[in-house]
Amino acid sequence: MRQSQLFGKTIKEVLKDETSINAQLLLRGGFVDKLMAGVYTYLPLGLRVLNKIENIIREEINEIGGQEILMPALQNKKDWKITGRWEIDVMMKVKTFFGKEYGLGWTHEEVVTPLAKKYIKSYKDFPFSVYQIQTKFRSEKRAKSGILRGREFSMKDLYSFHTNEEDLDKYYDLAKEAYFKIFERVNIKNKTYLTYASGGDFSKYSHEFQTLSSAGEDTIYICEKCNIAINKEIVENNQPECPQCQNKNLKEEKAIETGNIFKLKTKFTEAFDFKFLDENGKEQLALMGCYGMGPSRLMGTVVELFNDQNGIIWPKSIAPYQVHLVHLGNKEEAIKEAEKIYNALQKEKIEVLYDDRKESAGVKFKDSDLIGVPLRIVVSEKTVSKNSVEIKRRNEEGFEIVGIDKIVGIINCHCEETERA
RNA sequence: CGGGGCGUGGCGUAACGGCUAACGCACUUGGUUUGGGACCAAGGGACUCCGGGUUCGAAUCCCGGCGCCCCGACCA
Repeated sequence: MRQSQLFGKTIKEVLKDETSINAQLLLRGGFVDKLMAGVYTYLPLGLRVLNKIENIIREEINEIGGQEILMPALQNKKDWKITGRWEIDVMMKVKTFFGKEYGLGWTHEEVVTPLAKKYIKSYKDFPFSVYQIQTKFRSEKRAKSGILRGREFSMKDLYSFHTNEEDLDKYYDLAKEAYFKIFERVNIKNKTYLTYASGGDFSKYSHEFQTLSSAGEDTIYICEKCNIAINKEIVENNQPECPQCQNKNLKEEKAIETGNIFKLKTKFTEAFDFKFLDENGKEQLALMGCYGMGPSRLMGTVVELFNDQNGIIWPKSIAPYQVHLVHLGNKEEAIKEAEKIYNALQKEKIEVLYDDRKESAGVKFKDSDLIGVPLRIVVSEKTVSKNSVEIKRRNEEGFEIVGIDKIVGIINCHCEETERA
């Protein structure tokens, strides 16, 4: 992609109204645009990141047998009345000119449960799980922290269905593992803790995945022995205690909830009377689990975690581009060489953002740091005279001078590291 | 939803109740530059958030609304 053609612009000034790091850097870098509080447009750069995160999630959820579907965002009042959740305040409601009311989905149990009931009649069809990556709407009383808590946001929700509790438990653990694989791939695993949280009214605990960050809204207590945490919301009489080993010496931290998993059991299958016939021809209620994760929140979390004074430092796995090719100066020779390299990289299917703008070196470097692509290749009169380029990693100081013929090899090597990571 | 702060070109700001609302960045044109947010020159771009009021006169004062940010409450 030629940067001269890229839709979106970087902003030099610090934005007065945004205090959160992710909002500041994503807006300034031209990744997102704010339409109103908690509602964002994803510009080309930001959408590339979001898509990459979503694809990582897809791959890992597919791996545990989840089948991707897409349910409507616009939902009928009837089903929400059945579960008694029509009146919950996070529900956004829309009304037509003729007075008919609809809900905008903030979760999809009210759609997926009747859907499953319609197609599944026999124990032979179990277990199964379906998921979607879709836009959710929540009437947050206060949207905040950039894309970390929006009123409209991207969400992956997976729902699993089972004939018995053991099977649900097994899948629940599988989902847990899949979640950690996802965190590993977006580079936040070492800061993410499985956290015991409120189970609502139908089970003792649920589990959240909490990623340490001062931008987080949750307070958790970490047990370093068990490598798990407990959410402050379920701490009784001010005395946090590890739910696994009863250790009372826990570390208090702020964290962002980057995922949650719930054993819904029969809460919704009962409401919608979703029964199947077992081996003995007897009707039984199906059991359910649900597993949520917000790609857009994940994106915000990564920005909160990986940045410096100059901008974002994207992990390779979700960077909008792998290479930022920058040419400096206005000498014909350097431009020609940069164009040649750009074409070569494209031929190799390397994701490259090419800063072909007629801007000063300072502007280009500043923008490059702000956007935060992992590898920067500088082509200038200076490098061309030595038949080389300068390669700098965004997450390291210093750079290396590399012969032009070696570029593709180095980048391919760099990209492979991503796949291993 | 309670408390606080703030609304002036795209962004950041300025302007005593008083001339045609000023400046920097960004943008357009021409020229000079080109290794860390260059320079010169000439331009375009604003119903000062909206509505009402006070006043000879309102960006400025008053009332109401809306919006944005922060704190809190809330958060399947």
